[in-house]
Amino acid sequence: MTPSAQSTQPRRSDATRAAILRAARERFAADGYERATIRAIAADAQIDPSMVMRYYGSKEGLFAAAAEFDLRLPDLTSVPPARLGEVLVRHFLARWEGDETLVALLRAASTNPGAAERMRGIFADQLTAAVATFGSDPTLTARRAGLVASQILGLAFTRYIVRLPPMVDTTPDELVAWIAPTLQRYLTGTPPS
Amino acid sequence: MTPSAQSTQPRRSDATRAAILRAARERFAADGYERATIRAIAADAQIDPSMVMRYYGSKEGLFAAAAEFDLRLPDLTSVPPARLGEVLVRHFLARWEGDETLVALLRAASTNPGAAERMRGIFADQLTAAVATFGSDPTLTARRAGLVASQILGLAFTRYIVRLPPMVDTTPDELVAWIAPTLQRYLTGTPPS
DNA sequence: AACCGTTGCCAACACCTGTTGGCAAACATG
DNA sequence: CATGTTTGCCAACAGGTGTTGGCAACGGTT
Repeated sequence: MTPSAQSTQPRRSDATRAAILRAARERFAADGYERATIRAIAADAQIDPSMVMRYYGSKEGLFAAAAEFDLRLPDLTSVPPARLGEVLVRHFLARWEGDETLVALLRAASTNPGAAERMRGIFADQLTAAVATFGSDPTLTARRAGLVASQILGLAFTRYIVRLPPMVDTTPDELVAWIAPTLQRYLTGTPPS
Repeated sequence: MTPSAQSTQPRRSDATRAAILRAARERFAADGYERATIRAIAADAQIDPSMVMRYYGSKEGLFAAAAEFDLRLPDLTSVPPARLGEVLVRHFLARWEGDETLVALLRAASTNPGAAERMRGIFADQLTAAVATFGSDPTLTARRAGLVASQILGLAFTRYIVRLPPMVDTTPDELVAWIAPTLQRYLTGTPPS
């Protein structure tokens, strides 16, 4: 190991690591877990397949590194309660349009148990935590978060994966206008009897 | 070919064909398109893998036969307009709980272009047609159908694929109570400005 | 200079994939 | 009985998969 600083010293291979990660995200997003081969990812990164193994241990390890995802949810307590739905839809759409990590995770979660587990963790932890900032009943909170996840993931699934024409052609603003009231009710609506 | 009736004569291999189809649906639903191997399907059906090829031509042909799916949507004109959402959610939940074909299609659509195309067709044709029975503007009709599909597929995705705990634990009746108003608004609500 | 850890590539392993052709038994028909 | 078709299995092919070990070139340190 380098004698001076241990962690702050940038390694020469960091560029390679980053190139692999970028290619991996692209391939996982485009093809899903099983069809995205290590050889193809390595070719995209212009590197030997064995390097992927050395730096990430295995295909699962590579995916784990490539599919790290933070929803980056804003602090919901500083949002006017009546606009929660609108803020959330807009945030998610913006968060996804420029980052293919979520698409990769979504595609992989359909067939790869580990990816599904990770997706469960993301929405159970991050989204439930954000929803829990208001409301006290944990069961109801979890249910609200689940319902929000169902509409949000359904939006992503139909727009980015299946590419249903009406969901692809509609502008983000129009989608927000339609879907915001749904999330608003899931978040703050009174539970049905 | 048999000299007598051409199509009505039941062939001796029909049982085998059906066994293959049943095993294929199970495997495709459980593992997705790429991880469901012909060898595994044949083993489940207790026959030789080559038989699958003879009867269905290829893996894609087998999937095409196994993933034939009819939403069986009821005639929406005979439903009280105010209860459209409730009827639809209840119908979809009931339609899926006992038939794994939709789950197979859902899993496969994430990674297989052909499956995605089929899913597009199902929701574009069957659902849009049902929605089109009321309302005349074709663009608006398509958009309403797309929005309904996004919530419906999001429900299926979170409940049957990712298995988000709150979406799995909630009873169908409670899900209907929460989600019906959403579909109701997507179907009959006035479009946002 | 000599030394040693790092970075990279090549070749290969063991395994699994969809798919094919041939051959034997079962069956139906003349 | 003889004939042709159907049903089934076995063995194999050609290609792709994740993964591994060894070996050459580079880089900084002493």
